[in-house]
Amino acid sequence: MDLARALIGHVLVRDAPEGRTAGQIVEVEAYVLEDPASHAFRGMTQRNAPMFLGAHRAYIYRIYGTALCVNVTSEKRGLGAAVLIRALEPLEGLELMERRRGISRTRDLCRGPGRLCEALAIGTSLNGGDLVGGPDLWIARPVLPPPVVGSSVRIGISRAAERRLRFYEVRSAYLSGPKSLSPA
DNA sequence: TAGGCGATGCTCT
DNA sequence: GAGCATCGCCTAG
Repeated sequence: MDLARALIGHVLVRDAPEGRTAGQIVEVEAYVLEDPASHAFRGMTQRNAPMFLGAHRAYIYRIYGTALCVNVTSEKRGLGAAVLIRALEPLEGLELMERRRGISRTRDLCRGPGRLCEALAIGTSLNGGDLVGGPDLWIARPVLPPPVVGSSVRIGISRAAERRLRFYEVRSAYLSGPKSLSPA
C-alpha cells in the first residue's frame, strides 16, 4: 500500500528492439494481503506465481481474454501482493506507442492497463522479471516535482470494491476510469 | 466529451 | 462452465 503511493511519479521504462518507450506512472491500484480482490487471495496458482517471487517483480497476466495488465509485486518471497499499474503519462517514444496502438491521441495511449501494455509492447515474456535494474523493463526514479496523490475506490472489480486502494496523480489528464470517482 | 454496454477468450473450480 | 483487476464503439448532451 505504501509502495502503491510511492510508485506515483516514478517512470516505467521499456527497452525494445524497436526503441525505448517510457511513461510516468500516474495511476495504480493496490492488491494487498488478505484481499479478496487479489489474484493471490486463494493461494499460488500457475498464473499468479510471479506474485510470490518477492518484491519488485513484474506480474503480467491476461484478463478478459484480450487485455494484458502489469503489476509490481510488493511483498517478500512467499507472500502474494502487488500493485497494478493502471495508467501512464507518455514521456518517451510517443511515435512508437502511436504505431503500436494504431491511434494518434496522446491521451489515450496509456490510459488503462491493457492499453499501456500494448503501447510499451509489454508481453508475457517479461512476466516475473526484475523491475529494479532489469534489462528490458524497469522503474526509474521520479524526474518531476513530488506528485499530489489522491485516493479512491478501485475500478472494474466486484470483490472488496469499496476499499480505497486506488492512488493517482490528481493533476494528471491521463487517468483511466470515470472522473466521478471522487478523491478522498 | 462523457457514459453505457456488449464482445472477448483465458483461467480456475 | 462461469466469472473476470478491459476495450472500443455508439449514443446523448
